[in-house]
Amino acid sequence: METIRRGLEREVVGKRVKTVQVTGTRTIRRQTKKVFISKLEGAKINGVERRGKYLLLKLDTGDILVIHLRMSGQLLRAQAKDAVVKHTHMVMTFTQGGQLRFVDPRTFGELFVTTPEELTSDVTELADLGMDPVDEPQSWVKFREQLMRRTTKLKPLLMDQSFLAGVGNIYSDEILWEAGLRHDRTPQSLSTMEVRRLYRAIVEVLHEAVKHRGSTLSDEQYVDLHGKPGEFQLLHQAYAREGQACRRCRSPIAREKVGQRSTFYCPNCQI
DNA sequence: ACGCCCGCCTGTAAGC
DNA sequence: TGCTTACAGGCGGGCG
Repeated sequence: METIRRGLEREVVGKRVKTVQVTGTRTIRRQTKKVFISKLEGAKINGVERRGKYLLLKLDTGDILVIHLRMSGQLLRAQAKDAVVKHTHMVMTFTQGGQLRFVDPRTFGELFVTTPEELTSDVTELADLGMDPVDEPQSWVKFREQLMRRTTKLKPLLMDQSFLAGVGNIYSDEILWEAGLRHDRTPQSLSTMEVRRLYRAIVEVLHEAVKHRGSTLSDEQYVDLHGKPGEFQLLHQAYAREGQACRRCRSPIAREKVGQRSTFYCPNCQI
């Protein structure tokens, strides 16, 4: 999401929306298409913010265009003459020319326009978002404090947006590998050194992931604004490496279901 | 209040 | 080959 936010900053900030086309019924579901379109057409995009996995496009009308890609959503920069691919649900055309398109095969993603005042009541998740290590790394003392207040096992905790903003299934596994910790450890079982390793792993893994423009898996669902895949998957140590040698201890990486999510870890050196 | 688990969808790959 | 099944990066809501 951070890679896409940076792309939007370059590509759409400063542009004015000329027309908006919405097709399909699920992508715009909090308001009518008509209201959605009328709040966008004529507005200028003044800035792009990311909060966790949400993108917020600030409009010069004072409104905010909220975008969440969920599992399969893509935002793509396009020209009007470009072929419209299947599952394109929204096309925004700018007065300066060029388009921003929203493509989403599984239709879990959504877009809506709201106001700064209503934002957190519309998206309660945003009202209680945890620390964002990409945005501003928190102090280690505060991290330890918040960690010790939780009783959830490490993997679901890392994926809990109210604890850590922006981390999902891939990066929770990568962070735990980096920290040398098992997914089912509890915060209370960690030594001071282990807490410090976890903290460092969170900051490092996310920093590296952003530096390499995110992780694109074999299904190629995540791509940047230009349809270009990320490169962090080449540096994955655990995720999708089942059976392959751990790069730290050469043991085969294991795969397990944890809370319906595929979880990859080294059974030897993650303790 | 919390943790767990399902449902939302379509596409793809594995398995028979 | 063709059909069926499992699974996929996230979240909200209903359940116990």
